[in-house]
Amino acid sequence: MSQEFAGKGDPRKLIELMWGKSRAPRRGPKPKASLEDIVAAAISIADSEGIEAVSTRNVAEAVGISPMSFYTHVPSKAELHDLMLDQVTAESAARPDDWPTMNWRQRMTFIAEDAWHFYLRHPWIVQFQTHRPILGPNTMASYEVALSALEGLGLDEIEMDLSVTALHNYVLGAVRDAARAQTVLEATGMTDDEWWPSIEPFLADVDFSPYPLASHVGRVAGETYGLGDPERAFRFGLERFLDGMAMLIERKKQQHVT
Amino acid sequence: MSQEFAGKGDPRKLIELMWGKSRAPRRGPKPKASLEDIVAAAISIADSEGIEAVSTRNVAEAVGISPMSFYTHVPSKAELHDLMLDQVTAESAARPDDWPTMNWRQRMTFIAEDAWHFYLRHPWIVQFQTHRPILGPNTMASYEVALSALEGLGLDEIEMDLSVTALHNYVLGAVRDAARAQTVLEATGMTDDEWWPSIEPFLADVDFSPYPLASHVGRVAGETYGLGDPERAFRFGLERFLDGMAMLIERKKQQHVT
DNA sequence: TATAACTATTTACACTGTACATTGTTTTCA
DNA sequence: TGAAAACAATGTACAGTGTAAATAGTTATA
Repeated sequence: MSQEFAGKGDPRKLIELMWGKSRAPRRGPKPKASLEDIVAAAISIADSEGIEAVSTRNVAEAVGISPMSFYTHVPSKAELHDLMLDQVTAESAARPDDWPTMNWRQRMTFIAEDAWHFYLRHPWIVQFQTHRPILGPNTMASYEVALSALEGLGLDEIEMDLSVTALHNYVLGAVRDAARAQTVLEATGMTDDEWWPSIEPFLADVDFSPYPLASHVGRVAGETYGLGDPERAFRFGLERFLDGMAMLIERKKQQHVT
Repeated sequence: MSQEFAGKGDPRKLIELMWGKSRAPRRGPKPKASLEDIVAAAISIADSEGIEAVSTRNVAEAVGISPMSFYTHVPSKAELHDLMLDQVTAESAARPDDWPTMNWRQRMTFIAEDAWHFYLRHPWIVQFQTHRPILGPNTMASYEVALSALEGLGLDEIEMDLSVTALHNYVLGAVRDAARAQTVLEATGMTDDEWWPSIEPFLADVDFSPYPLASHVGRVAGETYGLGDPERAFRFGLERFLDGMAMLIERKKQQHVT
């Protein structure tokens, strides 16, 4: 079922693996597979078959080693997860070409949308827990890009960190339902809306009078976008958040003037 | 690792279970355990030992039936998860006493904080995926409460639905890191900040020059709240979102006047 | 050349979800 | 009253999981 963050893997070992220290061994046979191979194979399996298919045996087989040889390269499965996360984050570690011409709102919108699509490309990320903050090079680079969206606006360091974190948290929460719907669609070939009519009759004789607002709003929303439109909800909340950010930035600018 | 949303369990069966139809069987022996017992036992195990301890065997043992008897009551483990989710949501299905005296911002703040604490009480919720939207009675009641925070402000049904969804999504994303830190603390007795010094030396000779902003901001933030302060980040983002909501509500009011 | 250092493998164990076949219990109807 | 239907509970079994432990094989260094 789920995630082990137990006190097992030495966090220092993970740091070493992520930053590529502890390499170039002097003796012993040539490794049949590299760490990069293993992490890449795990990501590939997760993308195509889902995170539950990422077993130590499957990963080992994918890179052509025996099941237990996996542990020669990675301390445990928990560390594999962290390595997968940092590795895949490389996709969000670069600024787009027109970055210099964008204002802060365009930049934050870009970052949010980029993260949105990133999570939909790798929906398994949404569903696993790490044991410690990931301090890998790609995670760092991605944080750098996000911070640079807010440079020179008069925000202090704390406000910049909190803004970037809050934006990222929001996307993570909002993408969850989209990722779920997408994964289920891929697995079953059935969208949420296709499934709805088959259970509607069962709800027909439920008494909804205790939920007057919910049934009214739910009905109108249902006529507009069926069981839900995760992307629309995402964009709506993003605009509210950015409006709030604009207020903060404006306030800080006025403080700076006086 | 994670969740099965496969096309297995008949969704109609789940609806029946959640709304308490399909009860009062005419014949056969008295069940040794009720559905309520089973779901309650599963929630209790998840709360105290984590979601990974919620195995069909453990749940069966907790209610005093043999492993396979579990399947007499619940079609599969996926349905158990959905039932757990709706059941536990009963905690957020009531308005506080002073609700009538609160304005919309106080109400939304209450809902966000209530959800925040709810997730920290049941951190396992954050880490599992459902296969379909949960349409249970308690989920419905909780949605009703959230909507009633925005009644009579001039928002249309769609805006109300999107606002409630966005707020909920935000809390879900923001609580993730707090839940992780809490779970790791319980499992290992070590906070994120206690762990940090032990790996700091390993990062000492990493070249951080590619991340100038990140290392500067990270250093100031680190001096202020160590490796991170999830609750502070949550409150910061919440205020920004609510500021944005205030702008929307104000705009709608002015539209209504003209 | 011997040894240390390293990779890879085999075997094993306790655990998971659940398919399938069977037994036991209670109610209903002929 | 007895047979049948409906349901609950169980035992056995299988393919999968993470990983501990012991062992064998390979290479660079002393």
